[in-house]
Amino acid sequence: MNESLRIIYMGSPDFAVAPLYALIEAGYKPLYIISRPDKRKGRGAVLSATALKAAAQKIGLPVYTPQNVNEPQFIEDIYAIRPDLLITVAYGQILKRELLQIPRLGALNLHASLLPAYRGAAPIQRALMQGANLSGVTTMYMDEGLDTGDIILSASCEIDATETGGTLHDKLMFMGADLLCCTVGLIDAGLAPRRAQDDSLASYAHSLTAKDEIVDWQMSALKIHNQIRALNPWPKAYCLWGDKRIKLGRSQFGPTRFPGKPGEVIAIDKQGMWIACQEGELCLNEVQPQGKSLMDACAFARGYGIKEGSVFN
RNA sequence: CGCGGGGUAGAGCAGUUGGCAGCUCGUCGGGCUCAUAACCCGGAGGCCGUAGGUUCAAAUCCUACCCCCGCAA
Repeated sequence: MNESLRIIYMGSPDFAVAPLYALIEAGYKPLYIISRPDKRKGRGAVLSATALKAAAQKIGLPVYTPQNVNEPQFIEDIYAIRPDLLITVAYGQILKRELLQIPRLGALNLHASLLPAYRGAAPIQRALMQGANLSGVTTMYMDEGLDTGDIILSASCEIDATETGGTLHDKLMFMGADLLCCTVGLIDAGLAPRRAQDDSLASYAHSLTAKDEIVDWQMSALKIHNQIRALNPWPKAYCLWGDKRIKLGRSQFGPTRFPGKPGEVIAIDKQGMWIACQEGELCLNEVQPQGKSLMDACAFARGYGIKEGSVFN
């Protein structure tokens, strides 16, 4: 409706791209995009832009990539734009109060969880790792805390047993895109609700660390399965075969049928390799040895001479 | 010029003192069986990533290039 809303959109990864497109389609085209600076990434350490920056440049939107958005100079620049609305979607830096107070209609954030649960950096993966069966997206007015602001709207979705970090990411990204459009529409119309978060129900989804990727066979098969699917397709959980890192793709789990020490291969069939865990059995369907592409676990077993009785460290 | 692994049959791998291209699985045909993803017999399937070089002879040695992937950031 009102196409004259002056919007600044901030974000960085993939997750921020679909909501941007949706906003534009809904008639809320941002004036400026702000994203994190280019970083050296990947093989050969090539300098590369964030997904949002790349997408924005493609459609001709001006992009700024300040090292630190909270620099006084940058805050002045934002102020000069006189934005009505400031929107962040996985931007990756906490905004200071002075910045949040600039936009006339407020500063909002789209978050990939049902707040106040899973505040923080890795809500999607943490929810899956913990075996949650409900997730969702939330829009909120930002305050100085980490995802602690007043909630505007939220939408939930169920998580089934086959959900992975990748599928949930995509699902929430599109749900988030819709939710963000609704939210902006309501704000534009002056009808946006506002509800404080109940801090007693809050939980935090800390960023993933290298430690989160290592599989510990001393855990239950269910826990390991949740870890594997949460980190699939990225960064992927892994275990060690000798001194080689084996990334784990798809997996399934079941009750104990054969006895075995944790980490021991107890059966190999068409589905893959069944491995004994502290509790239950985990079946690896797809694995990726370091330096190789993703392959069926039975192919891996065949080519690497893995038999029943072989043990993963 | 960040570090490193790899490209051999449909899949996964072996194969460097250069000398007929192999294994497991799959696939196709046949057999056994009440039956089977089991077992037995037989077959098909390869430009050994590409181009050039050395050699009587190259998957193997030399040079350049293409492609895939792991780490680190």
